[in-house]
Amino acid sequence: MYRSLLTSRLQSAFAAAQIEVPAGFDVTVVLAADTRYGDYQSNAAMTLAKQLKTNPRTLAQSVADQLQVADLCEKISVDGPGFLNFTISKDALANKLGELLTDDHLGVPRVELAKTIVVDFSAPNIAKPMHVGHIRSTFIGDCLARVSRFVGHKVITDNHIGDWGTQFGMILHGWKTTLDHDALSRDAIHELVRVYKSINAACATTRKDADGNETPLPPDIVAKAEALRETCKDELVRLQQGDAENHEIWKSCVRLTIEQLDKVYATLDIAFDHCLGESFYNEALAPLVTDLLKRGIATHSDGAAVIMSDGTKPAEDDPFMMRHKTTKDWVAAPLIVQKSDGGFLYGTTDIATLNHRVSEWKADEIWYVVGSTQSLHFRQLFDTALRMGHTVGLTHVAFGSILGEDGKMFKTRSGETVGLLEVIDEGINRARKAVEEKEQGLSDAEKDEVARIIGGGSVKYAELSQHRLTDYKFNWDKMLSLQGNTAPYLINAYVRTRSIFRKLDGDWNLAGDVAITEPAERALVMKLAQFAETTHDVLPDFRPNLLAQYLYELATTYHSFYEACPVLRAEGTSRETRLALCEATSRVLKTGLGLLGIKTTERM
RNA sequence: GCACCCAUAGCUCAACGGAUUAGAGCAUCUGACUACGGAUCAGAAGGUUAGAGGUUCGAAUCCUCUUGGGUGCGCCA
Repeated sequence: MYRSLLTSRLQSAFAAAQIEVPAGFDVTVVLAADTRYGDYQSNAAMTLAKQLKTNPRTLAQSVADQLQVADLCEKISVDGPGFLNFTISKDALANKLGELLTDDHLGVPRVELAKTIVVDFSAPNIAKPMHVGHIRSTFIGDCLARVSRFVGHKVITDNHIGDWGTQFGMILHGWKTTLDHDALSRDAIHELVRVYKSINAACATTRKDADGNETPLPPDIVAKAEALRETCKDELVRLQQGDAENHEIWKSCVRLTIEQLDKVYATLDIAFDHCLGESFYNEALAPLVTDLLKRGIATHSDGAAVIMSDGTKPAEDDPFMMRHKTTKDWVAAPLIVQKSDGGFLYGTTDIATLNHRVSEWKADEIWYVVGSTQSLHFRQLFDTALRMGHTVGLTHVAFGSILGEDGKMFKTRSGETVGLLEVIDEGINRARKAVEEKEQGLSDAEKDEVARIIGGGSVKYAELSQHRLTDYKFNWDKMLSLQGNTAPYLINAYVRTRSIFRKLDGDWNLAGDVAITEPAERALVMKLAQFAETTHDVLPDFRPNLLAQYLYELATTYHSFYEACPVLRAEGTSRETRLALCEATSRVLKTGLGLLGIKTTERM
């Protein structure tokens, strides 16, 4: 990978020029911002000159004089205030092209220190609608897992399903009173959601109007609702105490939901190594709280067991402290691990889960791909882990909310949210229509397969091409668009590469002579060469959109090359070179899209 | 009230402290249809990067303040 090669050469040149680089100062080479000056650039001389109080141009020149890059660059220059610019040579580019054709890993280096990384993502709740918000966690988490695995980490994916908790009081009662068994066998998730929603609505004591203002309902309805709540609570208590009937119902709910989820994940080409839901940790919760209390990490407060500030951090940085609303005094913001009625909460489960991942899986890192609304919870969880003596690296890979057309949050309670399944289905339907219009002589089964790839890919790409932290408004047309910067555009580039080889008569020598001459050819190799760098750029800040953007640029570069440089009509070395470029593009696109979790098709 | 996140073209989004023009897509307008697959390409137009200060040779990016929005803040997950 040019960037790291040039960086190490530059570091050597600094040493050879006897320029002392202060500790903590990074001499790096990056992709050129403006290709008129070169392919790569370094700003090290300018930044360092500031620290050393010397002339940046002179400094840059003395380093340039020591640079040993004849095998990579045809030109290095010092420009402007002290930029070092590198232009990759045609021979080096030809070598790179050869590497892309022979190396299964496409020149992407493996990490030096492979870690065991647990990626926690998706995490749907039983009987609660899997709304569009789950798209973000599912796709971002899956992509990060794929990229980490590709660069050599040991990755363990775990779907921490919400299969335990207070919602089961309502579900159990609903199962016994309003369940439609036919509907359940047709679409279990949908029916369980319906049951949950109807009971939940009947439990309401207030009504929300369009502005979000709550008004109390009439007393007779409130009385009924409160009685119903008691009933549901009783059902929950009986479940937690091991009542045989309720336990059976619960098991059915979990089984039916997971069976259906498996199909969804299969459609989306997403797989988990583990699916340990909250219920898996039930037995561990009571001993955990006892232990936390014994060690003084948790304390009793108002009848509950809570974790509070240990006073080791300044109040502003302490996740267990906040300002009081009116008095402005610093007051405790505890993490509750046991309710005053003895019940446990998701914070308790999360600690138990963390323990399990460290002790059983030997996790070096755990990544939680969860919405940014949970950021305080994770700060508290991570701080607790630290106090417990864990050294595992913990990251909350947060993402923004998906908003309604009105710019406000989708609310699960108030009902009509767009379901994840609907989005996927609609995406596949739209893709199917587009496939029909093309008439490429595909069979119905092939059209279905292509529609799944294009439709599913479009939804994934719409999500992954965005910065994870920004909120965005949900929009059917945008999510499912087939034009512009979308999955079909990228897949079409791939289809064009394959089409070339279908038309190719006779054998093609993979190791034939290549020579880069045309600007469009050069631009394409340069872009291909950057795959390695981009892949490694994804992980430090958990940014799949960098890879998505790269692949879009690669597709654009390929389409331009395709228009400018005839492949099959070319002759001799030119033809060999262009075929090699097509094959290399094909490989990088397929692999890169694969890292985003998007499949490719040879025809569409 | 306090904390965290956000504000870039009409709309939806990019941009690694760098180079007289801050990039894409959509929408709008011009071209390329004997096309190695047009789900394509070439081009035009569109911006005081919310506002004001500061650090720097250099700021959309870092710091401070202001404004506007989002989220969270004791027994839901």
